[in-house]
Amino acid sequence: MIDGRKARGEKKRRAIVEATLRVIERDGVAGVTHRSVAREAGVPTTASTYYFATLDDLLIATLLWVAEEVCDDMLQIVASGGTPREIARSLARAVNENRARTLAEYELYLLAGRRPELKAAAHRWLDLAVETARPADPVAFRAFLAAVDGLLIQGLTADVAPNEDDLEPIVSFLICGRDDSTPATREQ
Amino acid sequence: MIDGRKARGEKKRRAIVEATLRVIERDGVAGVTHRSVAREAGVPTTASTYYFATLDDLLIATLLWVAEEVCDDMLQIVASGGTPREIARSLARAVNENRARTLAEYELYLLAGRRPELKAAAHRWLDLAVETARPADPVAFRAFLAAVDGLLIQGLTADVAPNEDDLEPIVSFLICGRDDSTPATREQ
DNA sequence: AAACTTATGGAACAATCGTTCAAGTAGTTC
DNA sequence: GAACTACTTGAACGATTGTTCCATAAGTTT
Repeated sequence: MIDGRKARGEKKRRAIVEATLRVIERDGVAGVTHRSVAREAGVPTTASTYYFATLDDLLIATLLWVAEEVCDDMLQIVASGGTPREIARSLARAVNENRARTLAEYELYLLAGRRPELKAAAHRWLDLAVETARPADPVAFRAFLAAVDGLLIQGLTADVAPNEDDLEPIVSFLICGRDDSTPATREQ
Repeated sequence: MIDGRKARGEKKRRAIVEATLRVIERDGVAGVTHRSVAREAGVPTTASTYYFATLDDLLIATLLWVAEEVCDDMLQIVASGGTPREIARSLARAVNENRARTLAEYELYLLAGRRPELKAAAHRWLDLAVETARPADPVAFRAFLAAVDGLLIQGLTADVAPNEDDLEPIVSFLICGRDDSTPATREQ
């Protein structure tokens, strides 16, 4: 029979990872300690050390989980049409309503820069995007994917975060080629 | 007369900031402590606390300094022609020879996401780029600038970092429009 | 040379950290 | 129910941390 203890253990492990993400959203990766995470999860400190032998293991597990979620989100955007407007809306949400979450994602993203074993997970969404979109022009698509990262990171550090309307023309340009936005005003 | 003490003080202050950047390159922002920085700079710990009342001040000073350097580098690339090939070469250098430095820059970059007072410095290179390039198509230029950030961050976390030849077609597409690379093979 | 400002650096503080340990509970297998 | 395994948790360890303090040195001004 299935060991009910292990099942509950997995649940707790997952709860600790989710608490870690909340801590990163609030205080950044720098704020992650066994104690702060355990407090956030409402478990004793030793619960964190039991499931994650080292602090690094905890951060790694969090990155792996977040990377999966990013992939899911990405696929959902593609599934919902993938029009420039849809994409611009998602990006705008990422740097406004979901700002803290996106910031956390990028802090974890950079972690992969220093741990080779995390690179595959961090880049999974890129591979998945290529697989799913099957772009006619791979070069243009790579440029688009790069711009997505850039728009997000620049949006996070902007004085005022861009909204859907700010982003739409740029996304549109990247997908449809030449800038055909603002059709109301004529070239002067 | 000029106070020679203050002059030497400024020099030491600068040396500590430079040491901080080296620590970040080696161990990440997480590795920055008054002690580690002082050790790197070859000064007593209290020298770091004397010039920077708090650790945060030290990181802020480091970001401000790095941001200036990024602007200088960017202007130099523009000045050296700003052709797709030149730009691709600079990007390739950033994720290969200068990998550690670029990683450090992005860790500091993200810091601005949590400190509003740093946003202006972090975005200065963007404003400067627009000022300098005076692009005919601002939307396309914004897309290009976003892609630069994305290419770098993706290059830093890639399994094997892209080289000049990998990046050139993408940069070319972003600047010249439609993909006109690989002219040797015909569309099948 | 006296009065001042600035820089220097060793010692020490309380706080927090990662991690270990050991004793205990509860669920599973036989 | 005995043996085994998985989880739980408080207490504690040594190490490191940011920061303060203070006595001193060195440079500047008057």
